Amino acid sequence: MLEEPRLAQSLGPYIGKTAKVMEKRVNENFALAGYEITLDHWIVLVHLWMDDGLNQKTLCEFAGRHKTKITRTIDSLESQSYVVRVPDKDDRRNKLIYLTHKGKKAQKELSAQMLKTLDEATIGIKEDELDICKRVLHQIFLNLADEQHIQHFLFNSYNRNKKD
Amino acid sequence: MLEEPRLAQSLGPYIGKTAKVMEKRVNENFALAGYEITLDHWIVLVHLWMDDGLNQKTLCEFAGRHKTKITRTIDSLESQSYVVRVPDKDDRRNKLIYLTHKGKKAQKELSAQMLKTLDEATIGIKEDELDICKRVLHQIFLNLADEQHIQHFLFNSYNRNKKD
DNA sequence: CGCAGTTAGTTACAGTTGTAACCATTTTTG
DNA sequence: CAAAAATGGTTACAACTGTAACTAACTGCG
Repeated sequence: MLEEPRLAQSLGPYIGKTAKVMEKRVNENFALAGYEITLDHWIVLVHLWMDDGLNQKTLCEFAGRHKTKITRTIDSLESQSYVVRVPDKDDRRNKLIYLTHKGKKAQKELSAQMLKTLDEATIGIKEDELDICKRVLHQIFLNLADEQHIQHFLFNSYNRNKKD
Repeated sequence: MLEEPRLAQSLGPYIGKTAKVMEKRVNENFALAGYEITLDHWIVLVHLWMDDGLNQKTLCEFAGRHKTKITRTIDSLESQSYVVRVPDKDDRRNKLIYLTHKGKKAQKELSAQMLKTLDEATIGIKEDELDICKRVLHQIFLNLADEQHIQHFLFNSYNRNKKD
């Protein structure tokens, strides 16, 4: 009997709800700024802005999303002319994703919108508490994601941007 | 240029990924224990274990889920005989949700499975850091959810179980 | 070389979700 | 007290998602 109130307020229910309102607000802010861009689109774009010409597999790992979802996200980005798929000459299974001019140009405004959303989300939260929260979420992800899925992510994504 | 690595590791992308693996593991553990119960089912049940006979509206607020989703979740719980819908005599629009014997009996095992999942998720995370993380997530939820949606939640749900 | 096993990416399909329209009941208010 | 507005809940529909099956290309071992 006694443990249910604790469980009801535990991470299980909490993360999901919060993730959802967060995603919703991100998408709203992009839409208000005149973009047909969602959080999923943005996650792909942000990695390309840092490192153009990644293949879809790598984007899957960085984004922590399933390959079918990345396929569809890139379909959408490509149809909106933010990126193009270029078959890799060295391994023709790979499709390398390159930003178009439009894709590069959108960086400034979309990043600004993401920052704005993060500001809205973190009103009244101390910097160091936010850092702890992110570290905890990352650790949970590592604890629960299956090994295979993690490897690449661990060594490439997180270390690469450790300073955050 | 400089801010993208920070943004890529910000809460936006993080919460969603972590919420997903968390939900997946919860569902797996329920399934392994022989239950056709998902996180969404459990969230409804946990509030009923604390306070039987809530109506769907209240469950929506506590669960932070849309009313159509609650309708379907309760459809499923009812078809599995964990709960029954009882029209409210005082206001016949309301349907009060009551646990069946089966629903009450499942509490012990399902709570144990949820605890197990939380343990798996939080390996290597200090208690106080976890508390900070939960508080941050809760604050973000409050910052972003629309007023109306929050009111009830604020006064009933969170305060009710503040000690967590 | 050649065939078995992998791998990157796509497609098909079934299940889930969210929005909006809806019904029934209650509340408001003119 | 009747009509209009609001509320709890359901349903219909279109969009999205994940799983599995698929294609095309590469790798490795005989």
